[in-house]
Amino acid sequence: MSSNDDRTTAARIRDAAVGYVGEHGWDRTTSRQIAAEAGVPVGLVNYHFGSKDGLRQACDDWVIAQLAEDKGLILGAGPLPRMDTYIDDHPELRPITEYIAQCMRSGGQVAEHFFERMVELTRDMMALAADGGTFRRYDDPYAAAVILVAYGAGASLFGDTIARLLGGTNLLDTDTYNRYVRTTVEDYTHPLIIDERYLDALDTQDVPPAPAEGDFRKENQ
Amino acid sequence: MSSNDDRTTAARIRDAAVGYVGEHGWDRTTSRQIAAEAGVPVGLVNYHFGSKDGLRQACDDWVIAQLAEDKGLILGAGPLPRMDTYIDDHPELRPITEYIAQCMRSGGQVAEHFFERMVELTRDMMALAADGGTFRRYDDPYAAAVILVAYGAGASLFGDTIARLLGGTNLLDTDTYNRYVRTTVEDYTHPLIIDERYLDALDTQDVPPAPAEGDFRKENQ
DNA sequence: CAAAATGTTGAACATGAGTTCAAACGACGA
DNA sequence: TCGTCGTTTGAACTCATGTTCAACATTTTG
Repeated sequence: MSSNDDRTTAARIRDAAVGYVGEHGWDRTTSRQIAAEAGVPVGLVNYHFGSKDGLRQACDDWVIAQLAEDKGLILGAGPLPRMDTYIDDHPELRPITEYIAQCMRSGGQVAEHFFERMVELTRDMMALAADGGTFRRYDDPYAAAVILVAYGAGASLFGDTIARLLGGTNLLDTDTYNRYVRTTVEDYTHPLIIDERYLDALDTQDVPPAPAEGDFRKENQ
Repeated sequence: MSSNDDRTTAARIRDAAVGYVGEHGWDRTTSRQIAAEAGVPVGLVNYHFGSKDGLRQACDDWVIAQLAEDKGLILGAGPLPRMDTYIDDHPELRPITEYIAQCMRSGGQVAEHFFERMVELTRDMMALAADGGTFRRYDDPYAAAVILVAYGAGASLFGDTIARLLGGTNLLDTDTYNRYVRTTVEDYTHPLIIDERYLDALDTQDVPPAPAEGDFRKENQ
């Protein structure tokens, strides 16, 4: 065991797994890579966790426990890249956020759990902001929070692609970031749909065509 | 070889791969599973495509070619579940849309290509809708399209989770779907942020806190 | 201190997956 | 009919991976 490390061997293996999986995802991670990362022989992984699945379960449980413990973490792992400033102040949390990001891609209980926590938090914050007169109050606040979280997850998962199309290499580069935030805030401040009849139609009759991203039928021109 | 199938063997292997990968993803797909799906022995896969990577490249190229060929496909594979009606009318396209969905999770050139095409189409449709007076005209239409596509991708990737949190099992169930569409249209018709100072601040000084999903600092209460 | 329990090591094993290959098959032209 | 070339077949090979295990080391317990 290395000198300055008061973690137990099992904890070091778990941390190594979270870190490596955060970079490559579970499907591309082998027991030997995790063992090497932790500086232990392969056999120890199964001694402490029974199997690779056991290790995954332990990692999932631990990450979920961290989510419950540290309220800031769920913000730091959240969709808006600006939240990385929180992670910058708490670098020890970065592996967890990356692990969560991997889970959001491949699904599973961590993804579900994180999504749900994110929805709760978003709903509460929207309610607060509505109390303060900054946010609008939705007819269905919970559904609004769910959709907002899904949108944010999309922005987060495709952060690199967004940055590239916006002319940068990293969404946190100043120019790229400003362009992104400017449009995002504009998006949430001024309505995309200026023809109220779409919403009215939903309240009166059954589902009409809903104009939204990537699809629009010019019926009312 | 089965009787009524005028596809070449290579085409049948490719189609089998697209179909199987669409269900399970490349990481969880083996050459033997693809061969079994296509009803051919394993050796034929590498005879026709050189390697598993070669097959993947062929699948990617083919899917991208389909995207260029069939304009409706990019709508059918798009984020809004309502678009599945298009796929219902063209069931032969469903495997492609599911293949694309898998690629959106794991990244790669198909994901990038699809995202870009989606942005182009969204930008054009937003321009059309703006001409028709239905959509607002953005200061930065391209960035708006990029962000809208990312949002839509999030809604698409987390469709099952959204449905579950909205009380259903499938986003296309009438009740769940109505709740989803109602909130989505409301989202795009009425602004979330009703305090214009956030947007104003962006236009005058450097980046202020941007209130959005999952994060809000009560500064202006 | 002795013994037992716990932790650690590295090699060996079994399985599964990608790949290779020699032989068989079938269509087509000489 | 024969030979050739492009396919097809199924087995064998190689390597990586998850797992097991017997031996060794360390810590805890009586």
